[in-house]
Amino acid sequence: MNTPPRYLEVKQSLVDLIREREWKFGQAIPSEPLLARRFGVSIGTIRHAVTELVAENLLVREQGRGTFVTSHTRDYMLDVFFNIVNEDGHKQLPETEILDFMHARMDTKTAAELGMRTGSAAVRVQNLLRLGGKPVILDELWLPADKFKGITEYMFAHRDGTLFGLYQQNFGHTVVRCNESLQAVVADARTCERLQLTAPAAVMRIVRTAFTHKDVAVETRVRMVDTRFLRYLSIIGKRG
Amino acid sequence: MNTPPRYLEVKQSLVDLIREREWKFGQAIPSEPLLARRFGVSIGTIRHAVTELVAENLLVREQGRGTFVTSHTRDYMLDVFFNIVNEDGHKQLPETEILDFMHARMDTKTAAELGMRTGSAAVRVQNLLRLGGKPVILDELWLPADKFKGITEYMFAHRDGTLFGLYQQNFGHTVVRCNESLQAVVADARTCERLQLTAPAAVMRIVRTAFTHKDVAVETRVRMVDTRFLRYLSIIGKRG
DNA sequence: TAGTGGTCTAGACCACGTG
DNA sequence: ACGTGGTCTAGACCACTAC
Repeated sequence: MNTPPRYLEVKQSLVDLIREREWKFGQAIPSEPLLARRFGVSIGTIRHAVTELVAENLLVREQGRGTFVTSHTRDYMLDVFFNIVNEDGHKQLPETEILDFMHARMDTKTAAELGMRTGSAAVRVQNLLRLGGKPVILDELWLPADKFKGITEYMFAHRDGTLFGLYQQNFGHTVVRCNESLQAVVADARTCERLQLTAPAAVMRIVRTAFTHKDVAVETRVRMVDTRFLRYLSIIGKRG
Repeated sequence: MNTPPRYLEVKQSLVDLIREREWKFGQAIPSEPLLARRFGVSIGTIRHAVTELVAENLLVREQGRGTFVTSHTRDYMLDVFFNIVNEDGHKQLPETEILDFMHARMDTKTAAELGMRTGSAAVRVQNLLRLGGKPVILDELWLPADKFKGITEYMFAHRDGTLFGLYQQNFGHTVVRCNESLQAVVADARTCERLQLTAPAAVMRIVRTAFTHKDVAVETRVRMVDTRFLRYLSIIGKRG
């Protein structure tokens, strides 16, 4: 017999309870001694499980207050998934303008990114992001329709937090990981127009797919970034 | 009084012992019970400190064998700091050709990256990296001369492992973190020539600085990547 | 003051790798 | 068989937050 360690069983149970919404986003989970009694393990085992879930962005600890289910609408995570900075290395959050919102069928590449079949029903959204009034990023988002039933342009335009906050609060999808694939390309005519570039111009093309805790893809986007005055920042190593 | 936790003191002591080469790269450090006795703490405290050093890439645990000081020349870390993949998402390590090796003075930007003064003595190396025989990456490296006394082109050309392995074995600098700043640019004439591109071509320009554990910069490089058939891969979140 | 997470102990037993 | 790291216990005390 090869039984998994107790702390992994506890961890899975905690994930299930969060997914089944026994504890809601932004709420505190029970204290560590209570959880220890509930699962019949020692506090150390609870701490081991919780520590891993904190590292996986599903829980947040706050000393003296408690441990909370990650909420994308609160300050946590607000810019964790945004790696674009200005030339000084400072992060600024852009303003979003919706250019287009439509129902569509996935092309082959989009479907592959989302782990679905070509032609699956989807929602496609085009956004223009500005920093200091100047357009710098052109986004094309694809959402699988079956995971976002009832989504409307109004919800997109009138959300009060991040897009990931919208996904979490209205559809129960908590994004904990993004894969980004970057490339430098010569901007096409439409991109030049939208980002006010004069051809020939080089732009960064980012294909980015967002995953929930169970590695289910819930969004993919193709992002064109004018990097004349912006940089994509990546830090490798030293997680402590 | 605000004394730091014991495990942080232990961690700092371990770092010092590694830096002073009491334990050499690739060697095993003493077992956890031995360390516990040596520092007068319990095993749990040792484990806490070691766990953080593993996360910071300074130590590597191997169940049943021991805990080892990270070595850049062994398989560990071989590709941890290399984020470039082909279109399928598979990582291939390129072959390096040295184009130029010279002593030079740092320009302002290079000096700033390395935390030194403009005009400081440095070594500048230009490399061409090939995948499957085709030139795809053009590198310009800058090393601060005071941290690499006695470095020669021969050492560069005849090393048997990675560059970071060379830095570690010959100069005692263990790289544990890299900051990378990415930008899409139109390739200049020289880059087009070296990478066999026809203008106008877009390339990825990566400014990357490598740091040791104490946040001391030991290398910075400007890297031009032909991303027609390559991608820069970045994964955000989910460290567990 | 009461409750939370953060640190720490002094062991025990298990799973794995090596001789 | 032996030594290693991996898991786990059943508490204790400290630091921080809120009331």
